[in-house]
Amino acid sequence: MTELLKLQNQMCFPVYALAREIINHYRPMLDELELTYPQYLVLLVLWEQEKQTVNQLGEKLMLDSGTLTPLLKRLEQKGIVKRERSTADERVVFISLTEQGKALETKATCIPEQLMQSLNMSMEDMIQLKSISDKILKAV
Amino acid sequence: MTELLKLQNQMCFPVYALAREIINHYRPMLDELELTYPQYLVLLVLWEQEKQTVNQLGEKLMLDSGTLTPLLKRLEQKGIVKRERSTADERVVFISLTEQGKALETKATCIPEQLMQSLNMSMEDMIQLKSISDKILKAV
DNA sequence: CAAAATTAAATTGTACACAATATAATTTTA
DNA sequence: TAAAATTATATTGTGTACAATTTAATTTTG
Repeated sequence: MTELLKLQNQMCFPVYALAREIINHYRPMLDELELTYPQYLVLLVLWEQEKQTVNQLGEKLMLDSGTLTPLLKRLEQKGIVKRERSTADERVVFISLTEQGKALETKATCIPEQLMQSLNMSMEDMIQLKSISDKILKAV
Repeated sequence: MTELLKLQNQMCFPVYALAREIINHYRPMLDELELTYPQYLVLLVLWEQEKQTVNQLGEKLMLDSGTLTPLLKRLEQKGIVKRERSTADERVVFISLTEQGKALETKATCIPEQLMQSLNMSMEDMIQLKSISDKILKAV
């Protein structure tokens, strides 16, 4: 058996499994807002800048229109975002927050702290995980 | 705007994005074997021990039967694994490698090395990423 | 300027993930 | 030992991901 093919020697597996595990920890908190984790990410980006194109959202979240279009339509259905085509360039669709979408931010403020408690990770580990994955993400 | 709700302050996002990015780097190599990344993970586990229950696979990969059952049926369709109910306990389904499934291991031997080249990461970063995510995964 | 190339979103199709539930078999317990 | 609880897998339904293609609009180029 080739040593490099053993599960415990895989580099991607713990990253993949950890991402899913953290998302599972988010679930009870996001359930209360009736949001999925990717929907929450879209809102994080919109709370920073309330009107953006699908393309801008996609670049920040590294997601394409095949993922975002249906996700954004679901957020629109819920009355959280508005979708409107640019008049200047009709290929472009602007996504903006509704009042309801803006109001959700208040309900979400406690989530980061709640998540840290739920994960029960040390601050050092948290910082190390974030900095190494940020660094690698930037490089690849 | 609450500082903790900014995308660049999220701890999970880079992990989630990096996992997807690494899987995208695997894609061209796995395409040649006509495997998806989760299917490849199942084979890694089976190459270590060629006959296991669905439950054992699920524990090692942190996946439930809702994910594994259809995935394993697809691998069975391709002639890579065999599925058979235990006679001792008819609730249990054993998954084992076919000759074709065993033969795939040879074709996969170069993948770990190819992936590292594709990612072009330093060995230190790779080791740091793996050790911190292994550590956190164990703890949560 | 008109044809060709590019761009932005949407659509289609396949394959995960996972919650919730169902089914059937085995263990536990009263 | 029969009913209750547990266990293993399967099924159903929703929501991503992403490749490939389509559509429509804009830019570039001959």
